[in-house]
Amino acid sequence: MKLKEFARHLGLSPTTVSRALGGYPEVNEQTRKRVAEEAVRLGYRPNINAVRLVTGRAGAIGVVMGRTGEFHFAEFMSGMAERLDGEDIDILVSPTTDRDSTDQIPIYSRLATSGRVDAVVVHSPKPNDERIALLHDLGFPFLVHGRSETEVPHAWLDIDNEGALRRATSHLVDLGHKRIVMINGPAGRTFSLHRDKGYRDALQERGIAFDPRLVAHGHFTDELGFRLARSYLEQSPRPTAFVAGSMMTALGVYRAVRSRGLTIGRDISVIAHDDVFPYLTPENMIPSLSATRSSMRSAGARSADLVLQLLGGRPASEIHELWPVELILRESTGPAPTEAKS
Amino acid sequence: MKLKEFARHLGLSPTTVSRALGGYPEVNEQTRKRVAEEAVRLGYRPNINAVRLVTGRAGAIGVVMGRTGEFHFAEFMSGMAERLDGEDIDILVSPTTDRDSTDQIPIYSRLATSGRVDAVVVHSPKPNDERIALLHDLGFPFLVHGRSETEVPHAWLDIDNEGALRRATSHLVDLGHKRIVMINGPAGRTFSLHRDKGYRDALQERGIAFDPRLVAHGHFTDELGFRLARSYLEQSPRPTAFVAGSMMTALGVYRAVRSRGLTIGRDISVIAHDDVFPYLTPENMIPSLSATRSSMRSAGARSADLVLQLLGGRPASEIHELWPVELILRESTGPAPTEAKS
DNA sequence: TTGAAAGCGGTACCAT
DNA sequence: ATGGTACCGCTTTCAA
Repeated sequence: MKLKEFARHLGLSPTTVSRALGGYPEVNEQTRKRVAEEAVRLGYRPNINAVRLVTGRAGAIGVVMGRTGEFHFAEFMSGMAERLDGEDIDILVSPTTDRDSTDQIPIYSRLATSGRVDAVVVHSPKPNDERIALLHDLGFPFLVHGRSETEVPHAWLDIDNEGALRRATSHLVDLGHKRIVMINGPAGRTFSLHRDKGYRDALQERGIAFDPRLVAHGHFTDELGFRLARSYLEQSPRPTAFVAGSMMTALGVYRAVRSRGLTIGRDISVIAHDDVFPYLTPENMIPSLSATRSSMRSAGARSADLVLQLLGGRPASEIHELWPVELILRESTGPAPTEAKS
Repeated sequence: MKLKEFARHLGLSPTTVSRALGGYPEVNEQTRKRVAEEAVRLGYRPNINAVRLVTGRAGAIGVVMGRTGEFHFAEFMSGMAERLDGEDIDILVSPTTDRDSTDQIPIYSRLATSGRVDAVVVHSPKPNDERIALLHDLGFPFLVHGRSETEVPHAWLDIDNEGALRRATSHLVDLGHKRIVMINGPAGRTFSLHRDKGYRDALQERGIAFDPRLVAHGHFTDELGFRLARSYLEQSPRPTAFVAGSMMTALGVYRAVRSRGLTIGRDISVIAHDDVFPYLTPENMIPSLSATRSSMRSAGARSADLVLQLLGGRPASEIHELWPVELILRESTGPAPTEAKS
């Protein structure tokens, strides 16, 4: 059913029908009501592509999904979906097999110029992220999830990774730990750098020398957590505490500790960052896992919200949101053992 | 830059330019080359929404993302993205907060009639799934990931859940296990039913009475695995083996077994279904986890491929793909203990 | 308050 | 091999 046909049914002009459905004020209330009812009854829905062509709006927000099906990503998107439910705005996932943000430039470029989306969300930026520069140059609306150090004004939403790591690390130091390993995210990403900084600052504030060998970078996998923790635990003197970048990493660390016959919360303390997944929770681990926590889903929901504001005309330079991160202490952290023997 | 303008630059008509770019055969090879080069140089790209309007194609495949950010889902989508990379076809994620497939009917209906996508993928169908009936009635192209028992002809891709569970269960029985718990997926989904059947058939073939109390249904979370396993392990006589529906479930089961002071692979055997996640692998667990395996990412990639075929004109009734599932034995399975004492 | 008609930016039919 | 032009289905001036 097309507008013209539908309008004829009603004995009205396409113009009036369009206005009635579009909520324009100049339409008679009676008329509007009748149009709305008939639209439902006859199942008339405007052709979205015609609307898009004429209005220039796409009705979708773009995200780029890399090769790795990051579990964080799904949770974030699910949060976006939650917020966008009922808004008549979709999420467009643009495929790419490229992983590095530099390689993804063409994707973002295409996305921004193709008219398929009204805005995009940029993930895990680097301090000087090419994607941000590109989108800014194109004058295309975007929101960064995470932060960068670029001069380019842009909207962003981030969590306080630095504060999170500072608190986690400080807490461990206060418990007497001196050799604290940090298994961080991929090198080069701003969030990893922020975590590095929080970790180092905490050590420095408490007069503990920073040992670069105790910091490792990599993807958030169970395997990496395991392998790294195993190898750290073989060193002498061995570390007494681990800060893990993700729940998956923590799983690996837990296993490594146990496989060495050590006890978590007594011989080895562990704190991880928890993005709050419905399927894997720190309180259920044994022993329950102390964690810095921030909901990835909420971040997704709020991001969608901010993008909507951006599209509504709010200046990007006004949209900066830094979320605090809680530190939740559970059983995996305890006083440093008086003397660690390997 | 619009077509008209671009054509003027080249001293050609919009028609010829459109044809040259669209790859139509009747264009002079020289002309085509020149057009292609200039398009790149001048950065001309056809307005996608105009193309969509005139061709009636949307250039996107739809998926509906429920409230739960299922980790499986991300992996599946990532596989789709992999296959669609370079195809100029996007994935459109339609938000919904509704979980039940019946509640999702309006979403699918909207998606199918809105012109935003050319086809949709239906996930985790029930034996008699309303979504399939709806899409068929609408004459809208779709692929089912999973199976249903409806009479309605439709394209589908599924893994052999029944065979997987039959083999897993049979193997356990052959090892002498008699009380085998199955922690299955949500009740009512075809895949859960298939797994139930595989489990029951295996028991029956080997003359072991089916005990409905040993089967539980629910979502694939670590917590559920833990809680259920804990409670089963308190029973007397207690089970000697678990079949877990997912890796997350298996994590919970592992913890529960250990928390009871029992040893996996000796006191208790465990087999789980592994969808192959980059961040959590059965071979890294301790003890390494025996598993039925099928890559969710591959399924996503192949699904995208099949949707493309469907859109290319291949009849839906021809597209049926059932993937075998491997059983990979590792250390978590062993002979049943001669006498289980609680 | 309602309607007529000019686009939005392409594609594809029909000529040439 | 190339060009003219009638749509695709809707929104939005401009006029009434």
